[in-house]
Parts: sequence; C-alpha cells; structure tokens
Amino acid sequence: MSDNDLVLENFLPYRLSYLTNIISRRLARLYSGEFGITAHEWKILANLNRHPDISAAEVGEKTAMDKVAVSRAVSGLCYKGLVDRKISQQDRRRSVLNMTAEGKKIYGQIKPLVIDYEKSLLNILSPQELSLFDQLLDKLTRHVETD
Amino acid sequence: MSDNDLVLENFLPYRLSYLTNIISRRLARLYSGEFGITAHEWKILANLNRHPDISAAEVGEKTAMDKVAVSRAVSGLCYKGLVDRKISQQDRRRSVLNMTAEGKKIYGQIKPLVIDYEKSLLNILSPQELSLFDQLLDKLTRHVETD
DNA sequence: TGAAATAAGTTTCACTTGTAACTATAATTA
DNA sequence: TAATTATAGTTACAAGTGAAACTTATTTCA
Repeated sequence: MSDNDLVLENFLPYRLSYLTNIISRRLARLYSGEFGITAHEWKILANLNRHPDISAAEVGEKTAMDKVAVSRAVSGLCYKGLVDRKISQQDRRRSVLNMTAEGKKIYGQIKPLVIDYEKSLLNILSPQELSLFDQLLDKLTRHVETD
Repeated sequence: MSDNDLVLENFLPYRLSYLTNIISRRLARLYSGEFGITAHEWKILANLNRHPDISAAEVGEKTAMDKVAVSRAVSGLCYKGLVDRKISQQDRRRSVLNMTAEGKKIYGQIKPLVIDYEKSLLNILSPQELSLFDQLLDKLTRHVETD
C-alpha cells in the first residue's frame, strides 16, 4: 500500500464535512424545536432582514439555494405567517418578499441564539487564530468557487 | 439594528457549510458518474480498505454514519459485488465485511482521483498555512465534539 | 434454567431533497 | 406583430434520509 494511502481521519474534505455537520445540527436545534423553522427558512429570514423587497431568485443567489428549495421554504414561511409574498407590478413573474411583523418578531428571538452559538463556538480560538482561520477559509472558498 | 447583526456572508457556520458543500459535490462527481458509487458507499470502501473484517457497527463508528445508512450502503455495495458480507461465527448477529477483488479494483481506481482532488484543493495554501488550517480545524472539532 | 433486557442489523413510514417537467409572463427577433 | 426563446416560480415524481418498529441473536440475573 502506498504511503499516500487514503486515511479518512486525515482527509481534509472529510474532516471539514464532519465538523460542518455537527455545527449545522446544533444550529438547527436552535430554530427547529421551539420555533418550528427549518434551516432553509432561517436562511431566508436572515436575508429578508437585510434585503427587503427582493424576489425568490435574488434570495437564491444570496443563499446559494436552488430555486425549488427557495420556493418551498418561502411557501412554508408564508403559511406560517412569517413572510409576505406579493407579485411584482413591474414583472408579474417575479415575487416581492418581505418579513411580516410576526416574522420580524421571530427573527429577533432567534438571532441572539444563533449569534451566541457562533460565539461559543469561536471562543476556543484566540483572536489571531480566528483571524487566520477566517482568511484561510476565504482563500479556500475563492479557490473552489472557480469551477 | 444592532451592530452585531447577523450577516450570513460573515457568519462562520454558514461559510463553513458553503465551502464544504462545494467540495462534497465535486468529490461525489468523482465516484458517482463513471463508477456509480455514492458518497456513503465510498466512505465504507475506504474504511474496509484499512480495516478488513469489521462489522457494520464498527463501520458506523469509524464513519460517523448511523446504522441505517450503513445497512443501506453495505447492501448497495454487496449488490454491486464490491463487498462481501458474511455472518460472524462468534456472534451470529454481527456481519463480517470485506471488499471483494472487484471492490478492491474499483477502490484502487477511485483513490488516486480523490487524492488528486484533495491535492488540487490544498495547493492554494502554503505548507505553513495548511498546517495551521489543519490545527485550527482540529481545535474546533474537538471543541464542538464535547456535547 | 428461562424470562427480561440488550445488541446488531433490517424494514417501514413519513419527510426531505433534487431533477425534470410544467405554467405563466416577458423579451427577442424574423 | 406573431412566433420563438428565455425567465420566474411551482408542481410532480423519484431517490435519499431519519426515527421508530421490528427480527433475530446474545447476555444478564432472579
């Protein structure tokens, strides 16, 4: 067996995926339990908070979700009364999405939980380590994004 | 709006998940297309290569997969003739799993593709950066593993 | 012993997700 | 301007996934 044999525990894509899965599960617990929000729905709420009046396609761009996932999550949010969907008068194919008052309220309740979780996660790293990790993550991401 | 508002593009769990998803998709292409192997199946092959004669439960431990996923992936591999499943004579509930000759052949074909992909991924980082990223990843993983 | 509890693995059911087909509207161009 | 092409979003179908129930085998301990 060659000495560059494949050892999953050392294989970086696998380790990255392992870490990410744990973190995603923990985060999902924050919104799924008490609030009944899925990860996709949460991502959309966070985007509508920053960018009101955007369309489903724009949500898709900003969240890297495909349009079917966006459609389903937006439907779920509308059904729960957290998002309001209007038809654009400029282009009647497009939707114009916004959080409702109730949506903003829920968003405001979940946001601190999520931010606290991120803090608790990152407090194991020193400021220098965090900054480095940040840069390396960016570097890798820019690298893999070039198809 | 508070200044520690939630901005997904800066939110580390989101960025980690984004990077991981791209990498996982690319990797999956390496085995799914030509070889018809799923990511789960591939993980199991890689484990059986290093640890012959293990049981489904042991595969589960080593891959962090749940037992249902292991059961299904092993069934798929047996059906394709890549893995051989015997009943343990010491404990007839347990299975004893091994790659077949054909399984080893396929494994040997996929392995270099996967290793090359990892190399192409990491060659954007200097040896120092890589070593740092490695350490930080470990540190974060150990941190989140403590429930 | 033998009844109850535990363990390995599979099957089932409900839910999620991805791909492709479809509907409705808008833009293009012959 | 009418026919074609492209776009936004939804629906339908198939495949994947997770939780719980189930089957068979083993262990525990009264």
